[in-house]
Amino acid sequence: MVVYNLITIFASEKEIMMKYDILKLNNQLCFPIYVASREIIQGYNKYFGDLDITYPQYLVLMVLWEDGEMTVNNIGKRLHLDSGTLTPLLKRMEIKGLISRNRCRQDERTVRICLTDKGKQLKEEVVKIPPQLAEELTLSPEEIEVLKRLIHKLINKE
Amino acid sequence: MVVYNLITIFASEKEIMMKYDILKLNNQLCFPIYVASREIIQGYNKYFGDLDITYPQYLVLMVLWEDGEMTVNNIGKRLHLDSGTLTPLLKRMEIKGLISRNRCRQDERTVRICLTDKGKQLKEEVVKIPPQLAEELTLSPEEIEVLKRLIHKLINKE
DNA sequence: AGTTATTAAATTGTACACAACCAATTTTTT
DNA sequence: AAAAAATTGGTTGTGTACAATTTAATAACT
Repeated sequence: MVVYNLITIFASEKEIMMKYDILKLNNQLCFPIYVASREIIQGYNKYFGDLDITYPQYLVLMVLWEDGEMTVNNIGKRLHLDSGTLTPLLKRMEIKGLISRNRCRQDERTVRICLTDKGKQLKEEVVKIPPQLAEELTLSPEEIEVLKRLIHKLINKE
Repeated sequence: MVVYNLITIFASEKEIMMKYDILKLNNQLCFPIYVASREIIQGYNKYFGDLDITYPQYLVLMVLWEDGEMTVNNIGKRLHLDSGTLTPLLKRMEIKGLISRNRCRQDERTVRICLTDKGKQLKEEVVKIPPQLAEELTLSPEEIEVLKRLIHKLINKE
C-alpha cells in the first residue's frame, strides 16, 4: 500500500490504482472532511436559529466562556482565524450586544473582548444544543475518540 | 462513558465532566474537523497559486474529469453544494476558459457543463499536487484508512 | 533622542457557502 | 387540455475565510 499524503493508494491484485485515480473523489480524504465540516456547521445553525448566532460566533463565545476576556489576537490563535475574519465578526457580535470591544490602556494596539451579561447568559441556552445534535450521530463512543485523535494528529502534524 | 453526539463525555474517577465542560473547545469533535477542513483548503491553495484555481473549483474539475460533462444539478449533488454556490463559481470558471455552460435543448431548465481543452489539460498539472501535499502528512496508511471510514460514517449517518 | 523593526488590528478585495426567494420549464393530475 | 406540483438554475443578502496592504503603537537599537 502506497500513500500519497491525503490520498491512499491500494496496489493489490484486486485493486490497481492508475495515474489519475488519485484525482477521483472517492479516493480523497480531504473532500469528505470538507463536507463533514460544512454539515456540522449546518447542523449547529439549525439549532442556533432562535439564538441569532452563527457557528463561528459560537466558537468565539466558547473561548470567552472558557477563558474570560481575551484579546482579538488570542481568540485568533485559539480558533486559527485571522483579524480579517475576526474583526467584522466581532463587530457583529458587539452590535448584537453579546460582547464589548475596548482598546487596552496599557497597550493601545490590542483590543480586549469581554462578554456582556447577555453573552454570559447565552451559555444557559447553548448548553442544551450539543445533546440535541447527539441524537443525529451514529458513531460509537469509541469511534468518536479514535476520530478525535486522528483529526488532531492531522491538524497538529505530529 | 456517556456520549452526547459530537461531544464525548468521560465520567470516571479520573475525569468528571461538569455541565459546562461540553462547551470546552478541547472536548469538541466538530471544532477540529472545522479547522482541519480549512487547513486542507489552505494546503491546496498553496499549490494552486500558479494554476489560478481554488479548492472548490478543483472539486468541480475532479467530477468533470471523472464523469465527463454534467448538469449543474448533478455537480451539486456530487459535491453537496447548491446552485447559490455553484452558479457564480461556474461562471468564474467559464471566464477563465476552463468550462463551457450551455442550456440543454431537450430540457431548457438544465445547464450542461463541459470541460474545454484548457480544462482537460489542467489535469496534467494538478495530478502532480497530491504527492507534494503528501510530504506534509504524518498519518500512517492505516490511520488514513480508519480516518476515511469514520468521516464517511459521520457524513452518511449510517 | 531618533530611526528602525516589530506587533496588533483594521481594511480591501476576492471567493466561497447558504438560506430564501424567484422565474422558467417540465411533469403530473384532474 | 387546463391547473397544480415539482424541478432546475439564477438572484439576493448575509456571513464567513483569507491574502495582501495599511495604520497605529510599542520595542529595540545606534
